[in-house]
Amino acid sequence: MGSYHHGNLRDALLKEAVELGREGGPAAVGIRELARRTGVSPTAAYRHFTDRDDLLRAVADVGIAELEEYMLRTLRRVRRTDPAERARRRLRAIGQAYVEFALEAPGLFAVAFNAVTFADLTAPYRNLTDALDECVESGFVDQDKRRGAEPICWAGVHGFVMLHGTGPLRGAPRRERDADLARLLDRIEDSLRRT
Amino acid sequence: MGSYHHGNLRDALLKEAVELGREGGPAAVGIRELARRTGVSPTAAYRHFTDRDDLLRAVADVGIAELEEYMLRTLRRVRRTDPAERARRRLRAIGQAYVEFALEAPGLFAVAFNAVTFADLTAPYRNLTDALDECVESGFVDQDKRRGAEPICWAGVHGFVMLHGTGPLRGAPRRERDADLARLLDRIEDSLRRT
DNA sequence: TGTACATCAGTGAACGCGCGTTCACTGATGTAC
DNA sequence: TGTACATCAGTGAACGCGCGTTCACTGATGTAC
Repeated sequence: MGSYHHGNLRDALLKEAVELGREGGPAAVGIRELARRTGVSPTAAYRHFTDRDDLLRAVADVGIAELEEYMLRTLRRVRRTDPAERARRRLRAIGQAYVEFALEAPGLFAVAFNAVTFADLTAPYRNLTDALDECVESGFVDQDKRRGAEPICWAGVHGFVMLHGTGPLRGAPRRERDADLARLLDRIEDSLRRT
Repeated sequence: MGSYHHGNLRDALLKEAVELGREGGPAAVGIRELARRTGVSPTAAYRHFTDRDDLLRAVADVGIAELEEYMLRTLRRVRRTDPAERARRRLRAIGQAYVEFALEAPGLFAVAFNAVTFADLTAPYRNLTDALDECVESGFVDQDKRRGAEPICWAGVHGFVMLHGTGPLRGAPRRERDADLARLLDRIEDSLRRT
């Protein structure tokens, strides 16, 4: 019998906590507000999470999983063409997915990014590494420029997210933002391209 | 007589608030803690700042001014050579300065970045624009790639700061971080370079 | 099948904390005549 | 030069708020015999 009082309270709490994070970022994820929303006493939450930090970590894990899922979905949409072109498109898809996810779910993204260590990002990071490898193998990307390329690509898209998400470029119209992103991805490709 | 009780309390408060921001970012900048540190009642602060937000804005302004100052100092160190090389070095200096400042004073940088709108960044942004123009004029940067180059450069260095500052790459040894930054600036140059 | 008991997931009240902000006030300074 | 008065920059107490966390408890469920 998996059910008692609320049924799976842990699941209900986590789901609601993710919603809180989505709405207001890390600061909005609190035990008391969570309990209120779930219709349960604050103490009840302590049966399922050791403290607020534990809760934040759990929300962050959900965020990372969702990002990974979104990346894979985007990656799957890349059509088969010649290897170099396919590699290029896959690299681009990853950047695009990262930015789109972060801008669609800024709060959740912020929770994930704040709570996280490098080790927690193995899955999404792996996508990037694989894509870059594919770019080299197919001859699209220069061997020499491959070294240390991950943090560079990452920095580019992450910075974009910061500037356009809650940062100083947050006011920019959607059209401009999209054009900006397209140019950013163009330049990233240029920077790695074999000449 | 510029002095009364504490002398220029506003200056003393602002100075201390900047210190608070430096130590703990936006969350650490609070009226009560500020008053405590300055040795004055919380109410006194309200004679000089309308509310906490006003205080944060003032701290942010100091942060921006310091960043600008640091950029100009770095820019001044660029030696005279042929125009294209000089332009390249100046562009690079700006990126380097941005990152160094942000990593040396992460709290203050965070306050500035959070409180700020695009209009407040006119001065530092102008440095970037000028440097890019110089790069085009001297033939180092491609005309076509000049369009929309500012947000791209900015995104790159800003993302770098986020990843290495409080983000998932925060643990990286200094050496690696420096090498990463050098590579990032290399790739930014490559991405804009006339081919 | 029935019963005693352990366990487990909740409740409700209370703790202490620090925060931003407001209030009525005081006492030093500057100013008009 | 002296004096009445306005102003100005402080004080200290209090407000209400929401937070994380702990405590002793209760009542439903699962389990051993």
